[in-house]
Amino acid sequence: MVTAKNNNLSASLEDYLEAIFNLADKSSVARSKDIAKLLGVSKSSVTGALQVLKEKKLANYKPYDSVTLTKAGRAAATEIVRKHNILKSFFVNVLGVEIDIAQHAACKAEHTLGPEVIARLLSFIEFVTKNSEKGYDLADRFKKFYKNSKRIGKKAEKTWKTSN
Amino acid sequence: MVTAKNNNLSASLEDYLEAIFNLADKSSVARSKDIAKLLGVSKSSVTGALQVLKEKKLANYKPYDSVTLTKAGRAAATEIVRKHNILKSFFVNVLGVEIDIAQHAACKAEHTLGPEVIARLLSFIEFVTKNSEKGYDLADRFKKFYKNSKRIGKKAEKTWKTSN
DNA sequence: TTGCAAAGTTAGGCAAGACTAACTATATTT
DNA sequence: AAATATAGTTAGTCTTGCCTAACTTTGCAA
Repeated sequence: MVTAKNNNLSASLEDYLEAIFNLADKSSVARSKDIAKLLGVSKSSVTGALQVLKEKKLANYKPYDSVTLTKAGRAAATEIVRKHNILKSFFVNVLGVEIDIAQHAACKAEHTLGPEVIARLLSFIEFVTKNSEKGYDLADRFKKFYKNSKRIGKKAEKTWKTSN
Repeated sequence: MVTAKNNNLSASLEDYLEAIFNLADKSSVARSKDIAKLLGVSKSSVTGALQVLKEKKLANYKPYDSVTLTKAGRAAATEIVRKHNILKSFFVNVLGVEIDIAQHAACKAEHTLGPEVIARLLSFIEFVTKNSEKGYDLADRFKKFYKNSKRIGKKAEKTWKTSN
């Protein structure tokens, strides 16, 4: 290997990429200000990130101009968004987590899970969906189980006389 | 609130805490060298982390002495390990991920998932286990489903004439 | 068309977390 | 007990990622 191609994006850069992708999707352009707002970050941080993304050939960035993704950037972003959605779907549709919490958790965790886990998670969601179509609604059954176990948990709390 | 108690540990510090906890569990003492090896980090990085953990009252650290955790440190570590194990268990026992990969993924993801997701994941594992006892082995069924979908995936690849 | 507000950039700084190299303390061996 | 090997620390540096404050550019309104 001569020019060690560095495909590894930091979690932070992945967030920027995803933000640009989503904004461009909605409003056809991604403005610096909106990226900053979406990520809860200062304008100057965005500028910095854009410069790095440009260096990595992932974004077409020119000062004072609106940003687009390169082909490579779009490919990377697509994969990030895909992971994000798989996780969110699992959290919401299988575990029954509240959507905002799921959104946030998915965004945090998407960086850390490798392809093996993601692939199986995706397959697992399919599996649950298929079973549901066949009349065995796993998600629903689990939701009932969860609620029930919470109820029992509360009962137990009373009995335990929690010692903290 | 007067003395804003800062319970928030960085991912990195959580890793150190977990490492110390596990080492102390196995060999009753946690030596700096072993922590370094376990986390793939230099000795001086360990020293630095130990100083921070001492400041945060999580570790009993004296230069040139072996480390133990304070009560608070042990409490924090226990919670980290708990999360780690829940995740690993889900990856291995439900998704059927290979154990080394699961171990690694769990360690990476444990920092990012909040209590809601963790609680539900734990419950979900219980649910799967209970159902398995009742004769509906979800994990096993999913494993078959996953293998099958991989097989179909391969078939499809041939047909698609992948255009990359 | 000038002139101001909003958007974007640059400069400079800070904190976390890691590294290497050089030093010090402890342990082991003879 | 002295020599040496191993473990641990300190000092100094680097990178990443964020910030604020001050500046520049752009675009819109009077």
